[in-house]
Amino acid sequence: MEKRVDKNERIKSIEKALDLLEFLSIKEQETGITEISKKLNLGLSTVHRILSTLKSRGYVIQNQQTTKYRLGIKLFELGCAVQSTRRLVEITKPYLKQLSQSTNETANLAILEGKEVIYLDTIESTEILRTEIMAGTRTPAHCTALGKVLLSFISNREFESLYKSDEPLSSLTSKSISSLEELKKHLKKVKEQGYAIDREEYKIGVNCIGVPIFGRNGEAIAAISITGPASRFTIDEMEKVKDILITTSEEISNQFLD
Amino acid sequence: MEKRVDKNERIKSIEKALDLLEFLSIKEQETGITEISKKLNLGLSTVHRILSTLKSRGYVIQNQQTTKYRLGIKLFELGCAVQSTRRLVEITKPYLKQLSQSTNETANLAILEGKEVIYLDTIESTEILRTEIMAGTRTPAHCTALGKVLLSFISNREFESLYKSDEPLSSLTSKSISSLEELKKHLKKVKEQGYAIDREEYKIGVNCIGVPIFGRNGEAIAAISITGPASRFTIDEMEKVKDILITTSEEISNQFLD
DNA sequence: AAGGAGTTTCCGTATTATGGAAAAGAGGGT
DNA sequence: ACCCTCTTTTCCATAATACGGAAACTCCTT
Repeated sequence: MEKRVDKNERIKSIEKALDLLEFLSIKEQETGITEISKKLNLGLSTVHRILSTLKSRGYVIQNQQTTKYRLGIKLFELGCAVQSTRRLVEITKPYLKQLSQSTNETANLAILEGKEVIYLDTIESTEILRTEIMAGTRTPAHCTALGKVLLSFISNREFESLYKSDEPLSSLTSKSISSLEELKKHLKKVKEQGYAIDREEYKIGVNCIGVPIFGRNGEAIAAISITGPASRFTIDEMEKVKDILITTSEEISNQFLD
Repeated sequence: MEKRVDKNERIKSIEKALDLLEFLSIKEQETGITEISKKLNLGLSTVHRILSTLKSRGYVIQNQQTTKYRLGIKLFELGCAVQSTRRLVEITKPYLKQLSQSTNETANLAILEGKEVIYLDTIESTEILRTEIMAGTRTPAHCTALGKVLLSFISNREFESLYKSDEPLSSLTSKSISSLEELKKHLKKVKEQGYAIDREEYKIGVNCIGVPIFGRNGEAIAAISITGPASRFTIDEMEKVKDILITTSEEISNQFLD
């Protein structure tokens, strides 16, 4: 189905440029040409030329003092322009605000990509002790409420192709689901009840409950959740919040019908 | 000073790819290869190859139904990873939240790029009638409080190089500053008082007051503002808010000293 | 002042991106 | 069901251009 793009139907210099951007994105600090050249196995002049190109367009910035490079604002702008996420965020934001306000905890919006979840938006709790997740963050799907609820609604075939049985599941905490069998059983339950709960599976001390948002043709296009410190946002609290969350998700889903 | 990157020190296929991404970003709808090919004056196969490359990396998504293209989530991710804005947003967010809460209006963070302002973050008012600006938005600097306050702190030389006297200022509303002379005079005042006010210069019915945030070496690296409907957020209200804003900005600026 | 570690520039060569055209699909209308 | 049109995809020979190596340069350190 998903036919992989033929290798020689791709432009190598563009791929190198993307490699470079992605390399800079995971680097926290500014980086010099030599280091990039070594890490990406590219010639010095090649790296220099790519960076010059990206720099002239604002995709990277060169620190005049150190001559080292980092990502530029242009990328931020482009990222904000991605329509699919924009639409989702615009529609969902008011509901997230309301959820966050009424529960006094942090509310999140995320989508599934592969075996990972990408956070699109968060409204943080105003409490001093609160959970914070940056938009754009990726986390393994199987250890978050958002991820589990999204996984539970994909087709079996899709699930199988994502999780080959030979690849072990990463365990972020001692409470993370660690076997594929366990995950499957759990997802079945999640799908039945229509929501997922994460009790310190992603991070010790953090609980979360998530529900799906459905698109026009009935498949889960995104999910919303409420996260909080396990000490305050207990299983009882999550149960209390459950119905509000489900109602909100239905209201949001209705907006995607037109 | 700013030596322009030599034209043949840039890789053309990368530039084409960037052209394409930027083209898709201003297009609201999905776009086909033929249209892109015409608009960008590139061969069909070239466009196809570039899109294949970008698609294989998640930078664009092809709608299976229509075979048309749009930007992909990967760009959103990369955009979120831009360190310079991340740092600014992380540090500023709590203050913006507080400002928004205490004034019940929308609070914004933005930076200057060229003659334009780019919004990095907003905390929206909870009022039903409120002003909303999406992060990533670009607006002409000379008609917003944020822009004016940032312009007022750049060097004269820099200002002159931005505003050639032959290019007229765009007027977004009838109240926008429309002549360079007027702008210069105004900016002088803004710099003296340390804040800028925009009374429906950007949009009729919208008022705004902004103050700068200073970096380690004393230049304005960003600005924060409070916006509201002119009917409620009157000049008197802005005056009242002024001191809180200035205090907040000083607190934020202090965080950039380390 | 000299050495070192980085960046930037230059150049000939080999790779590779290119556009044109043909092939393959995808509707739409008769 | 067929044809016709519009669009995307694939293929190919050629011209363009991205490439790496090395020299030139810059700045910092000793």
